[in-house]
Amino acid sequence: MLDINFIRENRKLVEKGMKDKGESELSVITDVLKTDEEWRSRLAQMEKLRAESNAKAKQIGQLMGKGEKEEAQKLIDETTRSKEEIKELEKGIDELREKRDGLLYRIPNVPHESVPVGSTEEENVVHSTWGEPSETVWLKPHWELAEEHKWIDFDRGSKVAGAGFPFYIGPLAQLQRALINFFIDEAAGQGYTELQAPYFVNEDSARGTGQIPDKEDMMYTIPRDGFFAIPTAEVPVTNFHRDEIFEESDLPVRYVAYTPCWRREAGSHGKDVRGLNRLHQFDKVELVKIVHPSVSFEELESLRSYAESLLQKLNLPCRTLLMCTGDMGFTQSKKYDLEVWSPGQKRWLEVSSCSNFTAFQARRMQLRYRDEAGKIHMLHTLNGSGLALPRVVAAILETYQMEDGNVAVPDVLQTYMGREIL
RNA sequence: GGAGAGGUGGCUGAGUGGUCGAAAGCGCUCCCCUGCUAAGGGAGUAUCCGCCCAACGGCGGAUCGAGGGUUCGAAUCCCUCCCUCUCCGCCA
Repeated sequence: MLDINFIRENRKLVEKGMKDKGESELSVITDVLKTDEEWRSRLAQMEKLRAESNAKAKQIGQLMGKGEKEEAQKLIDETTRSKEEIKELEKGIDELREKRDGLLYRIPNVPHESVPVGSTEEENVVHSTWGEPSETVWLKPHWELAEEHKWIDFDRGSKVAGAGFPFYIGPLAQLQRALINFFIDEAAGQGYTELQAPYFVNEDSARGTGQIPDKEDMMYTIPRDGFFAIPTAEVPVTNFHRDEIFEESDLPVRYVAYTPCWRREAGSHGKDVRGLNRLHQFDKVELVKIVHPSVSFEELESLRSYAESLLQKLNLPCRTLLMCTGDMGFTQSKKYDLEVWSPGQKRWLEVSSCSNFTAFQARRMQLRYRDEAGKIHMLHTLNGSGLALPRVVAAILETYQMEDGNVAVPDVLQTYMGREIL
């Protein structure tokens, strides 16, 4: 969420941000400011009454201590009267604050000035391209290869769980495990601390990273126990430090975590979601950074280039898009998408998304740091996939397939796999 | 799952209805004194919100796991929930 004082002082900027992100209900800004104003004035009123009543309670205590019961009784009679008044005010104030916060949750993060303004994915900007996307005609899509070799079993997955929950078999299961290890080892080499995180989170955590109230339909829930199945490791890992105050010298903090991810993906069907293109459960190695606000955009660039280096080491042609305002999420200030070339499908597949959330998540989570003067400020959070497995697997199968029907193992994975051919 | 104990500031830990946001110790910061196995003294040291201030800071409100209740007044009494620890049971 944004800071109410920031909105007060930067109303124009917030309005422009909403417009650029394609949010139409700009009246929410007027509403939130008005509600806040009212809350403020009633709060002042109530606090004044409280201060008076506290002072009297103190006096009563002193009088009782001295045994002056009659004097005390006089004051007790006075306080009893203002009690109801305070209670009434309090109730109204709580409601106003809840209303204001509810409105605040509906205002998206402000896009960074370097983000191109646009409303559709057509307006995303290609930031860079690496390698030669192959147009070779005979290359098969990964689902055909997987079927021929019996590497993935979608049907049994459907029987056991449902559509979008495949089994990976033999060499392909091994390939995934190799990729996970490769990704984590690479990140650890870059100074990221490895974290194993819970796969279910509670409501506070889902709110902390912005899945609630914005995107709750994306998550599987376990209502009986109040859990949400994580749609990404971003949720548990970013919430790891929720409600904490860092010393400036402890920054930055970087984590890498492998987890499965569950997404309901309601309404996704058709050929774009064939094979491994879109699943309800998939594996992902996630990177999370908690940084000083002054360096968060530099940290985004290093996060992006690190994620790119993974695809390059796997020798997979890829490109990076800078997302335009309209194609960016509610919570991001700036976002890059990494896409890998799928030569069997002749299309780009998103395998990573690297974002700077500035203080948007930190404010929800009360994730802060203390500066040298002892003042407390919000931190900035970032995250990026490094990387999401299924589409990388798809790209590997398609890119490394040979004319005899076999698939080669990428060089960097050969030590993990112990062989050169799948 | 059963029984018991407990959750207080960065940490340890006192506090069972009143002048307590909270003793004491540790840690940390600053200052003073001293100057060779070192130590001593003093001051400060939670967070959130509102208002005032250029700023340092000041005033007020809230917070002793969370929420509700009793009371003029709650860390302290009552209720509900969460969490931790110990023992038993069960179990990968």
